[in-house]
Amino acid sequence: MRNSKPVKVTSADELCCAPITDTALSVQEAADLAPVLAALGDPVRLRLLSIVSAEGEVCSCNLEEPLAKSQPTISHHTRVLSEAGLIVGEKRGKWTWWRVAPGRLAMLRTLLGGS
Amino acid sequence: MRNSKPVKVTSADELCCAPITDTALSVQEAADLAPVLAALGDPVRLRLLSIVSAEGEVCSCNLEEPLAKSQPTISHHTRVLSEAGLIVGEKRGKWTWWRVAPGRLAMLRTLLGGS
DNA sequence: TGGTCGCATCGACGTTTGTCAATGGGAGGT
DNA sequence: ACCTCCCATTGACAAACGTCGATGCGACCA
Repeated sequence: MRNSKPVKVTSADELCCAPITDTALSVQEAADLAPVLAALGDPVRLRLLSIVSAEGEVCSCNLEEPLAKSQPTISHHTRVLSEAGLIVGEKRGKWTWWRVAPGRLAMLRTLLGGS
Repeated sequence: MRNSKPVKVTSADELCCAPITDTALSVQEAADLAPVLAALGDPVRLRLLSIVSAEGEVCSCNLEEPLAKSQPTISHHTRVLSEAGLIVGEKRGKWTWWRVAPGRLAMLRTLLGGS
């Protein structure tokens, strides 16, 4: 897949994870984490992720309609989400299938502290 | 406080909360939630929140130094975070004290699904 | 009353972002 | 070989964003 390539994606757990309730984030940690949360800070991407998440596995061609955006725009958003390590794409035959990346959302939950 | 005023802040629990793992978000829900996550999508604000969160209560004047930003910039970021319902400010005497808003982070954790 | 201090607001700036039409490139089918 | 389909990339443009100097406003103190 030509898409996400420079993805030095700092695998799921490579990113810090001490809840922000406990200790303040370092400049480096914040710089690493912000893009992940920023990726979730767009309504289209939020819905895209929720569709993939609820559906389990979704083809790009099945996203264009529910999101009501052009094909390049969909491609742009899947790229942002995959570079944030939130979804992973697999090219099978003619279609690209997207799934939620394991661990990443859990990492965010831990970051947000609480129980 | 002159700050957060148009805060139709959709109180902590007013926002949807079905985990995205379960069902896809509606356009409305995504539009409501995205700004909250976008508020976390900036490294300065992430550190600001983590400082307030770890410290318990912080005066604006004590943020300027660790964040290494100008006073107007700090004011801008506290405003964004408070309009997102993530922190609340109380003006006591000459200073404004910031605390994490109860419930909001928990709501996000629920949204991100999982256990 | 006048002065100082903390913070919000304004105005301006360069940068980033979301969007789409147009184009390209690879995989399948005929 | 050709054509079709899916998707990535490019280029362009308006809107939104992060930043800071300058200014304003209210609260405290002398």
